[in-house]
Amino acid sequence: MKKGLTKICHKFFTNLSNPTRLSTLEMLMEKPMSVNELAEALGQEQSMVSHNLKPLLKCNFVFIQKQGKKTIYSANQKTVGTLFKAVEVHAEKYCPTGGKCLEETN
Amino acid sequence: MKKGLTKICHKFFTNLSNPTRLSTLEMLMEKPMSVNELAEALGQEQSMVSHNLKPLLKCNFVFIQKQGKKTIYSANQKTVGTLFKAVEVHAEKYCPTGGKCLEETN
DNA sequence: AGTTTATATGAATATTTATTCATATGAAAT
DNA sequence: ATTTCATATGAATAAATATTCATATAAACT
Repeated sequence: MKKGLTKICHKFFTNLSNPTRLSTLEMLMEKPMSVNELAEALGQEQSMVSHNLKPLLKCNFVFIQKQGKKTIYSANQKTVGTLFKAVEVHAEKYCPTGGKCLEETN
Repeated sequence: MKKGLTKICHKFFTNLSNPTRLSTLEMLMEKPMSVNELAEALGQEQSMVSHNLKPLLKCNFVFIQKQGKKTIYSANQKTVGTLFKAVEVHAEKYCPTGGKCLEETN
């Protein structure tokens, strides 16, 4: 690993270690959406979605595009796709129980 | 993304969203090490290293192998390598300042 | 069996991160 | 220029995670 990347990795993964942000990315991988559309689709408050979009945007996991008064967010397909795929591959081999191994106890 | 993977992703990335664990993985990508060797290399207390190795082991980011009274930890080269590479590729394009964009302010 | 060495664990505290609610900003429509 | 709609922000509180220190376990050596 290239030196100095640890710090970036940390921000990077911290960014992804949140259910709201993960669901947001999952949604945006399907199609671009406005903040309110996301809030509705996720069943979350608009302010919470906004708060969570901010770090995703900062790390370029998502992009924005203004459309009148709306702000349309879209996913960075390449990066997010690669990461989700990596998890999928790992999970297939190491989490055959679908994550039961990760349960609270033990 | 396959459904049900969100939960796994969460555990997965949460696991990686910690500087001690990232440094640990970085070390172990170089070569297998015992807990005390890691503790020394990282300049951290043994108990802290142990605490942090636990979740890494649980998610199979690292493997163990007993050698007498030592426990040798090694990295899951494939998974960890893929992930670090993904960050590297993303960072090269989107973090040309080496992460300055991720600084506290703004 | 008792001692040493290596690692793991528990529980308390400290730190970080998320969530909520109230409100600000700012663009478009009237 | 005022109102409405869409989003962002700040600050307080709540919740999750990390860190430390003391101690337990357990294998190997005497």
